[in-house]
Amino acid sequence: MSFTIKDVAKLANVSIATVSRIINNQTGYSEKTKKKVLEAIEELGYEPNAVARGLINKRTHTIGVLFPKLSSTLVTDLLSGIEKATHDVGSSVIVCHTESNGEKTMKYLQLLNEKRIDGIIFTSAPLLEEYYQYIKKMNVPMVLLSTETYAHPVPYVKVNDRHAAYTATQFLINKGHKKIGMISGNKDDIISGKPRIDGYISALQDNNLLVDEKKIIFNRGFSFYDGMDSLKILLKQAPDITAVFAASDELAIGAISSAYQLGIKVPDELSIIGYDNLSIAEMSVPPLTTVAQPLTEMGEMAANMLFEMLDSDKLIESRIMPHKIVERKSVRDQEV
Amino acid sequence: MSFTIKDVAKLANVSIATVSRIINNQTGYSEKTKKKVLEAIEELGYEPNAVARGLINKRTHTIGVLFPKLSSTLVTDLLSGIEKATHDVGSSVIVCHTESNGEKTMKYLQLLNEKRIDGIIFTSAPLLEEYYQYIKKMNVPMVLLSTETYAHPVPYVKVNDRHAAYTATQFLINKGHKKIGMISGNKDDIISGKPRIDGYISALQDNNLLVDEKKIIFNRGFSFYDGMDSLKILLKQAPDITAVFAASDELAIGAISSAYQLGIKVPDELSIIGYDNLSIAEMSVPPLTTVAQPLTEMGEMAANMLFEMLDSDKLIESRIMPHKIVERKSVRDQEV
DNA sequence: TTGTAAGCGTTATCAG
DNA sequence: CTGATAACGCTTACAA
Repeated sequence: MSFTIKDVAKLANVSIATVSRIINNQTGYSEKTKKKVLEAIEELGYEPNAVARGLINKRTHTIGVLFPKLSSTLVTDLLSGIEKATHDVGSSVIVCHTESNGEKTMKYLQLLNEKRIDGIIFTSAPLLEEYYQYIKKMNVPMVLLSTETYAHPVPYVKVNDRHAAYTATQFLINKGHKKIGMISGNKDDIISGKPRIDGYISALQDNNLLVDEKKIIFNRGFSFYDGMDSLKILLKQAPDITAVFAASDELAIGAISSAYQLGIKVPDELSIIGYDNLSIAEMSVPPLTTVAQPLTEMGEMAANMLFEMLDSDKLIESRIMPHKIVERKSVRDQEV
Repeated sequence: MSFTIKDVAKLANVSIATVSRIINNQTGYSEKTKKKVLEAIEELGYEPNAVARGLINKRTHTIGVLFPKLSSTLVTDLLSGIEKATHDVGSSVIVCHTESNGEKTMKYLQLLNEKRIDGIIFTSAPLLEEYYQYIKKMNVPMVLLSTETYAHPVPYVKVNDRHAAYTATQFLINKGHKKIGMISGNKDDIISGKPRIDGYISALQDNNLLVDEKKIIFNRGFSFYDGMDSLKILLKQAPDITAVFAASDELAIGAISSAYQLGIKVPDELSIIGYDNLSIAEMSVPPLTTVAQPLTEMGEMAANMLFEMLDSDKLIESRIMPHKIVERKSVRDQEV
């Protein structure tokens, strides 16, 4: 039912080549024919077929974004930034939910390849060798978002997790806390697990505070439930702590919930600092003090980098985004 | 760098027609040539070009999903369901963030039209006449998700808002509450504003309880901040209430935050019930009792309906999804 | 069972 | 300034 460039050409009494020139803002036609053609386009309500264009131009103006999860506002914030930057340049984004599943991821990659998308943003998960090799073969640019790889020269945008964790811990120390526990993610997660633990430990050491294995809880993930369980265990192992650094906001809010159940007042009896600054951080009771990642900006940045690579295909530098403490009500001064 | 069907044909020493038949599982070739071709495909790592296929088949295996916001877990839950169902049939989803902006929406619709997507899911916002007309012209199926329209025969999937609100209010009444306030969304929002207010009022009336304008707060939206402000005003206007029904979880959690600031204990001094059952509901302190919408299932349902329409192009019925109360800790019995 | 060739809706390279 | 015409990578009659 859609009209084609042929219909326009016929109605305007010109060749399709001329119509093509006009809709692509090229040169080589008179004002008069331009007007004639534009009127024909208007009259028919013609809109060019991006599929046909994609076939010949080898550019689909579509990018693929891979997410391990589609469930927290971390994703929405990231996605929101990507979507904005992408739409601003007239492209669109296809979302792919991999569930951290290798097979699903490969299937998605194949789908994206068949669709001949222009580029890939790979978020929040380790870039396995298999993925890298496949994407390399696809021959499209890719940028890593909220993750990075040491094995290959792929540009990324993320905060420095180790540094951010250090900042969070130091913040607690500055408030007078000396016995500080940590609820961490997976210590085998080399991207966002280990570095945050390292940051915590470094801060302790730099302040001559004892590092105590009992004060660190290792989890599988970064979820609310992990946080709930963790606080209970932590309190059993190290009842004397006055503050805890949680490696994600969900973990932190889980801990707050646990504290509430246990009758422990936050921050009066226990201070808690989170990591991420999701929207839930300001909704919690008490509002969560946390180290903020500029998630939306990171998404925008990643998309913009991708488009830059697309246009110039020169190498591009990675970006370490700034983090900062957002102080709310879940941490209080600790008298010495 | 990608190989084409021609390369495969040449390597296998057959015509491209034969290759096409084989990769499309048609009939009309010997086992021997099939084997030969499959080997060639394997050797080259050939993957069909979906763009070229789309051009000729008039099917892009891509759908567009329009969201007014990309910021809450309501969206992620919906999206997650859509994504799953879509990927299960080998299609992909393009996300469009309209910001409830008419101009942006129209631009998106145009983009989707140029991309020749197969269908549209329109979520959580009123389907303006202008949108409807445009989509009608696009001549692709559409389904409404978490919204509906009275002006046109467009299938939708949503819960019955009025009924769900009634259920929530009745739940409060069953717990012994008689003075029940409501924090509502926009009363001019005919989809999810007005019906929830009506449901609340009906429940009151059916139980011979007084309906008092002062006990209802009208907001612009459904946000956390609206909820914070609302509770303060509500308490000023009607200090004797023992329970409140909030028209969204964010509203409810905003109210809980306000109560906390005001030194009012939830649920001991004030019971609060929400609406949506987002993931934040279980993370709040106290955990929020709320009426649940099966968001992920709704997303899946909408996508499946779309594909059904695509395959059969017969008319399809709308679905009223079931709601239910999820009882947690924010509502308590009220002694008479 | 197989191959040839005509499209699908564009863009781009030629001539004129 | 304008118009044929050959791609782009595929599917599908129609022949062989």
